[in-house]
Amino acid sequence: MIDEQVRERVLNAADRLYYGRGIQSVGMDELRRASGVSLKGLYGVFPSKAAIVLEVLDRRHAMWNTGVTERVARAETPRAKLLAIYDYLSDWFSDDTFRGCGFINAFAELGSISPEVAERARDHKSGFQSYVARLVADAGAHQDLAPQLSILAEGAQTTAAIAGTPEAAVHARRAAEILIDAAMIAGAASASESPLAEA
Amino acid sequence: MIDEQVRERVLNAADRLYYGRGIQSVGMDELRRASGVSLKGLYGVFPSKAAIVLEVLDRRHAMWNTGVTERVARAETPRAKLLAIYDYLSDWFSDDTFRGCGFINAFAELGSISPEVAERARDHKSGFQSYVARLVADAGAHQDLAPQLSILAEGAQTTAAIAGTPEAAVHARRAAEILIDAAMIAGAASASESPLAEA
DNA sequence: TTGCTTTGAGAACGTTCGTTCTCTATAGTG
DNA sequence: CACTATAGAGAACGAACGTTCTCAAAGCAA
Repeated sequence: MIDEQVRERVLNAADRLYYGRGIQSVGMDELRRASGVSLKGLYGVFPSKAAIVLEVLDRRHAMWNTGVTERVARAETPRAKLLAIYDYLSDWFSDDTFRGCGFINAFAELGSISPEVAERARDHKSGFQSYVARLVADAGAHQDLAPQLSILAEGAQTTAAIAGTPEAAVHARRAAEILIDAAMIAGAASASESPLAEA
Repeated sequence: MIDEQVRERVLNAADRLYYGRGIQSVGMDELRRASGVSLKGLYGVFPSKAAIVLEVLDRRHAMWNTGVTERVARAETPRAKLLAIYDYLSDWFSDDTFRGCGFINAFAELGSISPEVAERARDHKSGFQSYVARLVADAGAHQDLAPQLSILAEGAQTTAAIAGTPEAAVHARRAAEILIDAAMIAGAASASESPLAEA
């Protein structure tokens, strides 16, 4: 079997198992069974379980990015683009394999004993926050809106994960609408005020 | 040593270690060292590590409840009581032992393999949501506000934990102010409308 | 003192983990 | 056909885990 195929199979199985049951709860033997790749083949392509974990996180990061940006791209107005984030979350929460944000989970499990995992989680979250900040800037809203919307998305994920129900996404969306409207007014006000103040 | 003292020592050490480094990462031998209670004494008072974990979670739940209700009680207006939640979070995030919500962490680590841990996390979160809903009702605001404020608090916790900085609390607070103001108007409107509709 | 009970330190047990090694079967090459 | 290289299955290894056991020390009653 080609190395690329092996990598794909292993990472797919690892993502499913680690996300579904936790990283420390899934041993290499189970990963072997689930991926159909022998232990030897497995260690021929990855140097260690830790390396697999990091690659799984990197793939998840890329998946999340493409998923959310595609959904946002389908919306037309800047306001709709911001709200599209919560529609994406809503769909995700309704998937019956949903078990919260993989990065929050990995951070909770390993963040304090694996600097690499902690770094992946930080990068993932700060990347999302920057993305939201860009959308907020495009909408011409006050920049305070960006962390507020990020926090709402974050909270919706853990709330939905622990409750086991998807309705947190619609609550977050409704809150986002209110915050966006408030920040559009504030953003428009400060955008028209500050040039005048300088003039 | 009296059993009650042993319990106290063990649970204090266990809470600190499990919260700081994760549950699965802390073995019974380390708990023995940190608590100063021998393995025999430890197993004389607790039947298993799993039982210690559950008691730690129960204590943390009680601590959180008293902490937040005390802080809320010190605020005077219904609106200030709602915002006091985020002041409490702000102080907590600034504590340098802060490492996110212990229930989210425990859920991420063990939720899918320990139904008892999952149940504790669910109960903890739904208890908080009910509490917020009561405060919202006292404020006469629209009930949609309750899940919105809960989600903000939730998101602030994970955001602060992963970023390692406390400013998520003030962002959440500012968002909460906006949502509260919007829901007070809506709540007042529906409170004055629905009796009229029925009359 | 003597004898009995309790205690703590840590060895021991059985299991599981991540990782490596062995052995066998197979496939490809001459 | 023989020979070699490869790859899979699973045993083996050393470490760590949760839990129990051993044994010696210490306290206490008589």
